[in-house]
Amino acid sequence: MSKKNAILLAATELFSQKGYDGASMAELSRMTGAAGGTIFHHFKNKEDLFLNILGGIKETILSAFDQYLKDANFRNGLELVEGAVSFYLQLAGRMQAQFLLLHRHFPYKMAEANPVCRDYLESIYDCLLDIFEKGILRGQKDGSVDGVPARQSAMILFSMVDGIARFNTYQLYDAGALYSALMAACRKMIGLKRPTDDDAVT
Amino acid sequence: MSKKNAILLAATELFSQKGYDGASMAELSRMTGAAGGTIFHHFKNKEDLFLNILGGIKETILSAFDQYLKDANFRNGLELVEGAVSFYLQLAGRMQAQFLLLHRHFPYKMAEANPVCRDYLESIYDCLLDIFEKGILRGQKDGSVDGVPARQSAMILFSMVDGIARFNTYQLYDAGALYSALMAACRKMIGLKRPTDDDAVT
DNA sequence: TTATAAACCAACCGATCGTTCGGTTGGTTT
DNA sequence: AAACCAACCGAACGATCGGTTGGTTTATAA
Repeated sequence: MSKKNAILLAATELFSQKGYDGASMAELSRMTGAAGGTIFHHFKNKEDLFLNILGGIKETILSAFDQYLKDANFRNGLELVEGAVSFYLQLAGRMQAQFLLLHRHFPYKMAEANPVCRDYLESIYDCLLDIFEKGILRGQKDGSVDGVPARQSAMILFSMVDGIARFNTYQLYDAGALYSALMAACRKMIGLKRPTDDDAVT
Repeated sequence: MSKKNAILLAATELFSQKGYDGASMAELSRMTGAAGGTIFHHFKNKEDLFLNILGGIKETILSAFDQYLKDANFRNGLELVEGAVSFYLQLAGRMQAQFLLLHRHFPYKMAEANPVCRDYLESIYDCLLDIFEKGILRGQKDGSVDGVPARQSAMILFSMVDGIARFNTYQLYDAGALYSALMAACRKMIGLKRPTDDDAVT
């Protein structure tokens, strides 16, 4: 089990750094000390190896958000959305290789032909969009969020925070320096225009 | 000049569809009808071919925005920002292959080692961020934009619109259906909280 | 018409690609 | 102890990779 795990770990780094075509099985063999044949003993081919990695990423992200939402205690919908945005950035910083993988193009290209790959990606994005959307809907009930279109605003919010996470790993932005401005932007975007200053409402 | 242009055109499509490593010179030769040696007659190697393409993309985008800003007549800073966001999406729809290239990871990876590549990418992003920032600053003078941090808000705005353009080409979103919600989000994000309803000031 | 250079070509190079294969371990199960 | 097993190995496969070569066509200008 040790070698197989080492292969998965090294391959995650390799795929994220060099892309699918750029990652070679020979280099993976060198990195792990596993012989060429060993890799193909554990995974039937290169694509299967990648799908194993992507599936693991999906599990990790989904269960991380699950845990976060279960533990946290939000006073209203707006705080839930803010928390989700903040946690997404935090997770992207903690799982840099995995998020770099998700920010590359080849998984989405592969998803066009491979239903398993498509399912993994859709699971991730559906889950995240649902969290944002539910926060908005809850906020519209409790008075913390304005009457914006929920699903569409969730998409815009997500593309905003994911874009910043992406530019951060590309080293074009510094996400940390943008953090407070980003949270303020979220509040302005979906928050009520004239709340009771303290936005704690039933 | 005909063959060289055909090579550039086909290579743009190939690089954007398959990435740098996935695009093969043999396939490019097949696509264009040019012999293998002919491609290396016009471009000294694969990387040089890509840099020629990236340079062309930079020229096209920069001059398109130059023309747009020269022709348009904005009443205030907020309208300028809205116009720039709108035009960016429009351009991304018109130049799908080029934007797909910019949304892949390999150009940013290459930029780490190749100063020419880095210069091209920085030129594009600096130009766009400057446009957004100037619109915000102008809006803060004419009263159409709130007192948000200019450069940081420009970055957030840009990552938002670029993220949507990216998800659109990945076929996860439909940018057209998000358009009006996006423009509204922009206005809420940086616009004054309580303008004169019609925000024509000064 | 001839000289010159640019454009173009097919053939070829060594290296590397993903993958396969025959065979060797060391530990369980029969 | 015989049979079986998954884990592991390294050599070898055909295909394809980016790039080079030497020679032929084409266009230009004297």
